Amino acid sequence: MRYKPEHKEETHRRIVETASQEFRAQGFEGVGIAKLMSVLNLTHGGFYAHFADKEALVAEASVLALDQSLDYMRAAFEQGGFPAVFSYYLSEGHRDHPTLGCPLPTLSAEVARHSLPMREEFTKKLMEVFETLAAQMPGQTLAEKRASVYAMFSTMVGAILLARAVSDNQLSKAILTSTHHQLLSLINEKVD
Amino acid sequence: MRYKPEHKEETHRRIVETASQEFRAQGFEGVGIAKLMSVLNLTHGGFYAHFADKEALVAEASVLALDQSLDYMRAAFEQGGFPAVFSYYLSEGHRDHPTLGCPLPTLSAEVARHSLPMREEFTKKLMEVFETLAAQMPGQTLAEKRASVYAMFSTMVGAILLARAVSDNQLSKAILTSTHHQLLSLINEKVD
DNA sequence: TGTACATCAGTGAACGCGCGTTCACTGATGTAC
DNA sequence: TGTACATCAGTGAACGCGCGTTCACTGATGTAC
Repeated sequence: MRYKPEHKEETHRRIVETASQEFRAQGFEGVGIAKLMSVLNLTHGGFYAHFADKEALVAEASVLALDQSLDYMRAAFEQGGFPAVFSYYLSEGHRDHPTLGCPLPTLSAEVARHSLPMREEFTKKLMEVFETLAAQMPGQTLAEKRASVYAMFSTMVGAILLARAVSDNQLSKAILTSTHHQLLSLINEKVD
Repeated sequence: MRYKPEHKEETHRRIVETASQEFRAQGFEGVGIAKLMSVLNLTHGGFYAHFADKEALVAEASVLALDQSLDYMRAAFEQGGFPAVFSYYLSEGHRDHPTLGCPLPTLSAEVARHSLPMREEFTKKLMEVFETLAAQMPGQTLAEKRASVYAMFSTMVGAILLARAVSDNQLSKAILTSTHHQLLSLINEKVD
C-alpha cells in the first residue's frame, strides 16, 4: 500500500504520543517496542523507519511529556494563578493518573541514568518550563523568581513521588495536603 | 565445605547490603541477580537459598537503605539540628553519590509500580523515618510537626531527584541552593 | 582412634521468556510512456 | 487509455543477549558408632 505524504509523520506522532503516556505509567524500561507498536496496530519492525533507536524515542517522548505538562500548568495558572497550579499538581487525580501527568516524578530517576544527549534535550525543555513559570512568579529579580520556581518544583515533584510510592492512603493524602499548605504560605509571603 | 553456623546469616546480610547500594545506583530493574552475586564472589543459583524471589530482596534492601539513610540524617541532626540535615541532604556529595544516599529519590518511582506487600514494608519503614524526625520538629501539635516533616521531605527528595536528572551543572546547583534556602527560612519561621 | 555417613551452603547447566535490533520482503498506489 | 515500473510505509522471521528461576549436584566438615 502507498500512503498519503503526511501519513508517515502522523504515524511518527502517534508513536511518540503513545510512548510518552506509556513511559509515564511504566517507566522507560517498562515499555517494550513490540508492545508499544502493537497498541497502535503496527508491527515492531516498522519502528526503525521512524527512530534510530529506543533512546531517540525516549528523548522525543520525554520532551513531549514536559510540553504537555507545561500546557496543563499554564491552563491552571490562567484560571487561578499559582494556587490553581498547586491544586492541580497536588491533587489525588494527578497522583492516581501518571499517564497524562507531569513526567518529572515518574521519569527523572531514570533520566539521571540515561545518555548525555538525551539528558541535554530533557534539560533544555525543562529550562523552558522553569523560565515560563518564573516569568509569572512574584519577586524582585529574575534570579529570585527562578529560585522560587526551582524550590516550588522540587516540592511538588517530591510530594507526588512520595504520595505515589506509599501504600497507606491516609499518609499519601497527608503528604499532598501538607506540601500544598506549605506552598500556599510561601506564595502568600511573596505577594505581601 | 561446611560452614560456621553464623556463616549463612552473614552471606544473607552481605547480599542485602550490596543490593541496597546497587539498587540505589541502578534502580531495581538495573541490577540482575547473577551480576549481584558475582560481585560477592558467589554464583546466581545460591541466591534462592536466601530469598524466595527478587521481590523479597527488593523489599529487604529498600528497608535497609531507608534505615541507613535515617542514621545519616540522625547523625547530622545531632551535630547541628535541621540546618545540618539540609546541608547533608542537599549537598553535591549526596547528589553525586546515590549509592550510600537516601533511596527515596532513586527508588520511589519504581516502588510505586511494585507489589502491595513490598510497598507496605517500604511504607512502614518510611513512617518510622517520618516519626523519628517529626519528634525533633518545632511545632505546637504532633499533627503540625508531621505536616512539616512531610513537606520538608517532599522538598528535599524532589530537589535531589531534579538535580540528578539535569545535565547542566549550574542549574543543578541552583536547584540545590534554592531549596536549601527555602527550607532554612521555613525552619527559622517555626523557631520564632 | 578410625571409618562411614549426614548435613547443607554454594555450584553451574539449563529452562522459557522478552528485550532491542536487523533485514529481505510485500503490496497498494502514483508516475512514466 | 492502458500497461510497466518505481516508491516506500509497514511486515514478520530471525538474531544474540540477559533476565529470573529451577534443580540435580558437590564437597568440606561435624557427628555417630
